[in-house]
Amino acid sequence: MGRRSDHTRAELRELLLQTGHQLMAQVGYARFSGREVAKRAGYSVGTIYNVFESLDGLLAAINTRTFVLWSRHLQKRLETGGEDRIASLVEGYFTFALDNPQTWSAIYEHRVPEKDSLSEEDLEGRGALTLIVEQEVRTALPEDTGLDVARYARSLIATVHGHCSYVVSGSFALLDETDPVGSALDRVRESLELHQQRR
Amino acid sequence: MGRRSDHTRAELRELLLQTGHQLMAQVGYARFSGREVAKRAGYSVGTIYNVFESLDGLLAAINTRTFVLWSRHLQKRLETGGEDRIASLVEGYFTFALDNPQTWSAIYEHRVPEKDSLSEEDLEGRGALTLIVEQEVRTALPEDTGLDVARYARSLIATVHGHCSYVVSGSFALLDETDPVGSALDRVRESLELHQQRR
DNA sequence: TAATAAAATTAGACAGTGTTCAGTTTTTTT
DNA sequence: AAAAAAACTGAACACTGTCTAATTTTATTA
Repeated sequence: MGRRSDHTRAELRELLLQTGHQLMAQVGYARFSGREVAKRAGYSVGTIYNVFESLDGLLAAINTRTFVLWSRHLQKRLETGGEDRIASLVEGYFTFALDNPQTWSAIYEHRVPEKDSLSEEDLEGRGALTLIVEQEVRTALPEDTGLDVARYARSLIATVHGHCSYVVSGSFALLDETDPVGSALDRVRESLELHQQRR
Repeated sequence: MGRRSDHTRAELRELLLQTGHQLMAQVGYARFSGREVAKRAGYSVGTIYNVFESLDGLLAAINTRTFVLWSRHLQKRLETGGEDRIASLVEGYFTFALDNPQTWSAIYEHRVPEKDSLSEEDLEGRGALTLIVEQEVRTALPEDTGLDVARYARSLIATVHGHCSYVVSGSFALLDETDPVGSALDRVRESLELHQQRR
């Protein structure tokens, strides 16, 4: 078979991305296969290399999609959650990871070969989550704080991330942790309270 | 070739483990290959399956070895470091990860299939690090603290781990973080100070 | 000590994988 | 209508993990 016109370039990209994301959710990063994605999409392997530059490109796009879904999840939690918006964020961080362990883990299992190989689109999609947190942290702090809020927000994200990754990977559960979300929230609160008082 | 007697069972196990750990340090988890380990050790692939039950078994043993080296590194930092033993731990956590990015990352990239598939030996080697931290945290706190120190120590480990994993994976550097060790230490200190005052 | 059982080791088969590329078909441009 | 460009396939290549039959050596038994 030669050239086809079943889908436009954009449609084909979306088809492969959607199929790939679905496969990732089903089998996880370790058993993910580009050939399988192509087969399910009804195309040949080479098409992936045509649409995305490499398999890493497809993987990066899949993970960016996960990031976007994650950001939306946080936004929704903020909207429907209670007054404690910081708690909404921390809980939202965990619930998304626990509800989507395969796609969430894939974000951190896929090591991008070169640092600057992420497209501008990928970077933007991934940065959204940080921005959401930064906004809420800024609101939670006094206006005249001398803190680099962006940097501080990232540190709080890292704090929560550490707790979350232990849970999803199972090494925290191995030690019978009962309430990792609570622990993470405790650490975040302790820090925030200190910085709310200092002025 | 049939049965050989070049090495005892223990020697062979050590040989494969050493060779495997070396390969992991060189090429990282993604390009690690059991066949390559066997070749370098001068044995055939099947031998791995004979000595270790599966490739996962070898990988688990390799990662346990990394854990042990990591614990020793922390111990040394505690002995040669200054008075601030908490700072020694945090810095030691980072320096080991940054000096051994491949083997350190492999710990978290290798997902063990079944939760309870780690041998007793593996579990013990991996638990040492937690115990070291727990001991120091206990010393840093007042004696009559109502805290579950073991659990609290794990939470602080998770806090540092979050910062560290972002740095090693590169997603933190992507955002131009200048001093992740400092940030991690700040979060730990904030929490500890609070729990030192409360009584 | 001789015969038998058990253990260790290898080579090869199997079904996968990512990546590349010549060849074919369709669309676009000239 | 002819030429150029783009899209798509299928097969080849060199790998991978896992398993098994066959072979050789060691250990056990008679």
